[in-house]
Amino acid sequence: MPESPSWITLVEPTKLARRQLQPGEALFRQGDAVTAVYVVQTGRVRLVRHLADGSTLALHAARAAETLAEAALFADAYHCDAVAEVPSEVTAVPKPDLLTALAAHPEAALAITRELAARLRDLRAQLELRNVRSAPERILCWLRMRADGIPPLVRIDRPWTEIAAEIGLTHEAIYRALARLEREGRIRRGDGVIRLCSARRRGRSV
Amino acid sequence: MPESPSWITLVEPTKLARRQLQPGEALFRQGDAVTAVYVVQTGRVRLVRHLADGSTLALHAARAAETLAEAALFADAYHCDAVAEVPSEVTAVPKPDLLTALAAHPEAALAITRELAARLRDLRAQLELRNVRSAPERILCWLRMRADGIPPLVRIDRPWTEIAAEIGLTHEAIYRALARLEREGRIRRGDGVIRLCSARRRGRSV
DNA sequence: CGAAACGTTGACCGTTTTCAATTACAGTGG
DNA sequence: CCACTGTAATTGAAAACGGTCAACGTTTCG
Repeated sequence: MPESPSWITLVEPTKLARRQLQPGEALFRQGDAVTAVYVVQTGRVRLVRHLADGSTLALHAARAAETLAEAALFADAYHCDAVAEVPSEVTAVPKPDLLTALAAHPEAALAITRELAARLRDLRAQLELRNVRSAPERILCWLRMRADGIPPLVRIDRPWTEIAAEIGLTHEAIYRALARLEREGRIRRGDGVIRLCSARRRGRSV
Repeated sequence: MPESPSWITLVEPTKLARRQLQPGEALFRQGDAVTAVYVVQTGRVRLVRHLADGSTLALHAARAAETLAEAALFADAYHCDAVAEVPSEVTAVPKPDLLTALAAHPEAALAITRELAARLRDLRAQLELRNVRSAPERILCWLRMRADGIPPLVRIDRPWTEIAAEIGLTHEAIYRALARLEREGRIRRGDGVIRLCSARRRGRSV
């Protein structure tokens, strides 16, 4: 689903900095002055907020191709920690450079608006998906959302384990639901591809 | 949580159009040419996509103070239906006017970027919240996220029924979880206010 | 080749959903 | 002013469902 954000190109390539993170290593800490926003290239970075009572609150887990802390662009200090969960690589986009680029080029600002609006739309759909209680139904919705062609096919290009986390189910639940959907003839599983079977003609044929 | 978007002011007030919607009435249909983006003033508007096989897919339910179809700003046609679920009122922001305003005023584009980034952050937090399986824990996280002051208080200014939907639980589950949290001394309920009790000193005192 | 991650399935248990019923209340119209 | 009606708040009981734990075959990759 996530595509690498195009607006990195708004900033001179020489200004972009790559950074490697070990598991547990922090990209920035709550309270740090904002120096940049980031794009995760590989791995996974967790955003965690520390509360007054000492407890923590998970805010997000940014995966490859996702942007990180865009809202920090308009703040002086980060409002949460960013910590790598696994070995990760991120691109740092310096805040001042990005801001001047946006101010200087109206079309650049439009590009970033477009990008954010698209992400917002996708995220809302993902949230709506969580409102589907039944595991099989939720998976079916997820599949239909990204089905393409006739018959409707979905290319599965990453481990179900990962998809499970995105959908909000354990991987066991996913496998069971998939098995059931296939048993009921609602989907058909092929190597790395799922075929959706139309709701019509789905009796207990041979 | 949602605050009315400030960027409406970017467009001349005379260009803004109010529109009343009856339950079931459509604001726009999938395939319609994009004429405007919207802000929901009151009520609730559902976004639904129609798929090739005739089925539908829920994409979002925009509530008061939420924006609607911002992504359509960069498309020729709407990609889903927008239908009022309850009597609703929306403000239509004409696409061309908004686009010219954004192109003309760099600071306007920045303002909208800021707004979208903030929404994105909130939405990601909301999604992350759904990863908390336990009803009491999820509610507790939700409360901690919006707690304020010492001791931490949360003002409840809308029916739990509504909050339940946002959190992703049935209202019954919410009430039971609240009762349990209070019984365990983790929260304290007062009229329209919840007080969070610190994790420390929480034995079975009198 | 061996370790690690992925895929798959079974059984059991705990929680949440469902369905149902009851109380409290605010607003409405007679 | 008071029945009357609809929404919100609660609580109970039973059923369904997904989580968790466990075990195992398979694939991947250094």
